[in-house]
Amino acid sequence: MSENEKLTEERIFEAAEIVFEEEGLTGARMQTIADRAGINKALLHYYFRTKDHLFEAVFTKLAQKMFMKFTPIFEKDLSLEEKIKFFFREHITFMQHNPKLPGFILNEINHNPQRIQKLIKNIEFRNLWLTILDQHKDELYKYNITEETLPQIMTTIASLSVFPFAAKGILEVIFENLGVDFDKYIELRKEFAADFVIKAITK
Amino acid sequence: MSENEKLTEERIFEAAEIVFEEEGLTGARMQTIADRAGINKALLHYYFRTKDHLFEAVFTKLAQKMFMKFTPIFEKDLSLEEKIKFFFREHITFMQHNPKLPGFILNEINHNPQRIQKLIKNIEFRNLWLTILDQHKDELYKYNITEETLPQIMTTIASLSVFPFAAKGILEVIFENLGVDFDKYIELRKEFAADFVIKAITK
DNA sequence: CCTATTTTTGACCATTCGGTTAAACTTTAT
DNA sequence: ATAAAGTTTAACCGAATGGTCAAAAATAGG
Repeated sequence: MSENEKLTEERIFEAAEIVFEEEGLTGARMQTIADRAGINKALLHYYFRTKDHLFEAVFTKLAQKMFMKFTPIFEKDLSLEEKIKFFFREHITFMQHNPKLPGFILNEINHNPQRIQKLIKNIEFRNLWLTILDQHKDELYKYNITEETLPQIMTTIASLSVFPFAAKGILEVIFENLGVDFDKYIELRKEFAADFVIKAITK
Repeated sequence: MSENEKLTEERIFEAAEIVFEEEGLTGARMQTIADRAGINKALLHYYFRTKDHLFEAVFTKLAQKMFMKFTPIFEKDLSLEEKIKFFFREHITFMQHNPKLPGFILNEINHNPQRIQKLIKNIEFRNLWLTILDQHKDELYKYNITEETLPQIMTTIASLSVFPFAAKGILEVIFENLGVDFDKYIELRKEFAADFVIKAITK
């Protein structure tokens, strides 16, 4: 039954997403995934031949979820400031629902950079780059942003939204010491980060 | 011979640092560490009883190297702006020599937050916190920084310096696409990040 | 030089882990 | 109803892995 098959494959995939995200490629166990999906371990290998196949599938989906979803924001027809505000709001909200995703992706790429190579080429950062340079020519000039500082600003924007989640484990411990609530901090960050960047780039 | 013993234990430890930093706790193999140290695997267990013992020792040392070394900067007798400039210069230079350290630490803490708990309590972030609040009372007022936004600013500073290294794997691939050189980008970042922060917090 | 102690090794062990196989069970089509 | 095809399982396999052990080699002390 194709309905049932879809269900089983989907159950496996969802279980794999959770386990890989939590334990990483090397830490994850096929048995754990099978248990979580409520099936026999052999069935894992029936649907996804090897651990690497399964991981590849999961990783590709999660990475696309992370990258593909948010690069289009910068291609919209908005002012630079509006894009920045929009990005932080959407991106941080997304990570509130997927808090372990950033750490997982960063870690796996660091451990195996060539795996992502094709995937990232697909995302066409070059186009995004050119779009920004073209679409905001006058704004960039107004903000005194050169082609040399643009990478700095782009990575800065990424930093501000991703880092709190990539460092969630530490921050929660430190914050506890200071009486700061992580969730409130994150909620506040959506606006703070946008204002911070805009303030910094405004002459 | 205590001289020789020191040498062997040190060789093991250094090998372990490299392997753990590169492969993570779950990815690292005792055999790999033994090979790298040029000794028998049994000798590993003679000096450090279990993999967890060895990892604990390595992790504690590396984490202290990362945290302990730079929190004192904020206790020095400098203006806030000077501290910010000083921090970025020192911290980024340190990570240029230990580029894999940030990713390693973030990842291991996320995978096992309670391991770091005691370690982080030792660093006394609370003191650092109070020192800043006290020492820069007038400057904070001048910059319009409240007790609510201070966590945002502190984590922002950490973000800007740590993230490029935690995300090194991705950035190198993206940069290659754009004709940007990672090392030059990092060198530039020392000043850029400091200026960026100062610009953002200045009224 | 001889003995006691410490360091180092090779061989080995138990368990875990990714993966396979053959058979049972289900579904589909005729 | 029945055969063919697809799905699921229990049992099993070989390699890898963390860890142990007893004996050998090196070192230190008298």
